Amino acid sequence: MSIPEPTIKRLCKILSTLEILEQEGNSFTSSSKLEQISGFPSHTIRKDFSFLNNPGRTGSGYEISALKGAISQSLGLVGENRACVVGLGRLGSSLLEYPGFNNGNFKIVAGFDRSVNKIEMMDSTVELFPAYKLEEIILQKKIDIGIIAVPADVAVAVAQKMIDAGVRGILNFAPVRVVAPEGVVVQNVYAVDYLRFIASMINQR
Amino acid sequence: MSIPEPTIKRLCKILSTLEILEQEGNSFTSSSKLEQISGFPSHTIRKDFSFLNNPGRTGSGYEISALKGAISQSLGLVGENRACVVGLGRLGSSLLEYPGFNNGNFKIVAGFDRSVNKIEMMDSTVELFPAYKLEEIILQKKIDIGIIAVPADVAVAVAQKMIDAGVRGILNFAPVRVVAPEGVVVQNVYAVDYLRFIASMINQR
DNA sequence: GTATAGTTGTGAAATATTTCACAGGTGGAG
DNA sequence: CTCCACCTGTGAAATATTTCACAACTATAC
Repeated sequence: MSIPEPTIKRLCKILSTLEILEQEGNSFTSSSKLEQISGFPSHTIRKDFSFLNNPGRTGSGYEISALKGAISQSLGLVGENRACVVGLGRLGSSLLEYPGFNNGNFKIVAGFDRSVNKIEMMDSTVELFPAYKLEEIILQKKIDIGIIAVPADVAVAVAQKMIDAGVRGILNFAPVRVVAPEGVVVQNVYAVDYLRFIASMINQR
Repeated sequence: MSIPEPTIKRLCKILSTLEILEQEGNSFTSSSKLEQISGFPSHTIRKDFSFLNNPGRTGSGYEISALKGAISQSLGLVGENRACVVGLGRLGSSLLEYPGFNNGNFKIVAGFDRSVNKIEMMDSTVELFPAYKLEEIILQKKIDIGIIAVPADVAVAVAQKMIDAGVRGILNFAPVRVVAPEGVVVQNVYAVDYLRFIASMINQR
């Protein structure tokens, strides 16, 4: 039985929440506590967890580390997903060193920028390359996921190169809608969309 | 009749798409063209538009500027929504000058940072303030929406100050889940969540 | 004028998702 | 042991959303 998409999205967010809870020193939690923190109703959370392999204990709640494992496993978040960041401006360079990626089974294995000068000047733990090597390095390093942080006018071209080189997912921060063929998963994260959603919820209801 | 939430989210994205189309010189479009660009099925798009005030013309499609107007109006995206950015690191400073906000009825009217030094050194068209003035300026400038771009450990405190000062919406980029009381709309944008979603779609299906 | 290819708008049907309600389990206090 | 407060898991019911199908319209070409 496949997991519904809304459930997948919630589970991804709950996973982050669990990491925070764990860092704060908790080792158990419950659907009602998760409701308080995440905002999702507790019965929805329990229903979501019913797609996992019975991770909780009736009466006493969920052991956080077991729950994390169950979610990760059901979502296929295992092994190491290799990603790269293209465009090392302010946004891109902050993504390069984003600490949260490491927990989540992701590893940034390469950064790219058009400017050779910038690459040479930047100090990073991630290996950096000039943009023209994008396809070569994606193949060589077996990169699955491309993160786009370039200006709007080149984002589509970058996406196409990523697709040609065989990435299976794209996370796009450029203010352009990237559309990909069947088999490549795209998420466009455009700040204005979120602001509009917020404003419409504020103004309408 | 209130507009379903999935429809609102799609309309927000379609609005950005329309802006791009218009910039490219188009003045008409159709649900099937929008399907190609946005990825949403054309019948879903038409159904979504049925919540608007008959914006299209049978047989010939939609006039982009009229459609934009109809969407903006139905979503309550009118007037000028005033926002501020807190935290002027790499992410925050790039948001300050994000060109897309101006189109979308948003205006960044203030930036805040803990470091007085940074504020004095930074060159920006937006007025900058030290963080301790947050509540004062939100009240004074009648700011509706707060954008959080601070490190994780102070994000919750910043959110609380925003809420106390009366913002009605929060867009949070810090890797912490901000939860707000009824009446305040929050969107948490956490890159790892999107990567996880992408990875689970890749690995599972 | 006629044919053609394209288009919208929308009820109704089909699906998907959320909510409800509750049986049954747990752990601690007295 | 008994009570109580709290918990999970889940089938069934209630809602919400998407998809379908098609009548009706438009523009263009010939």
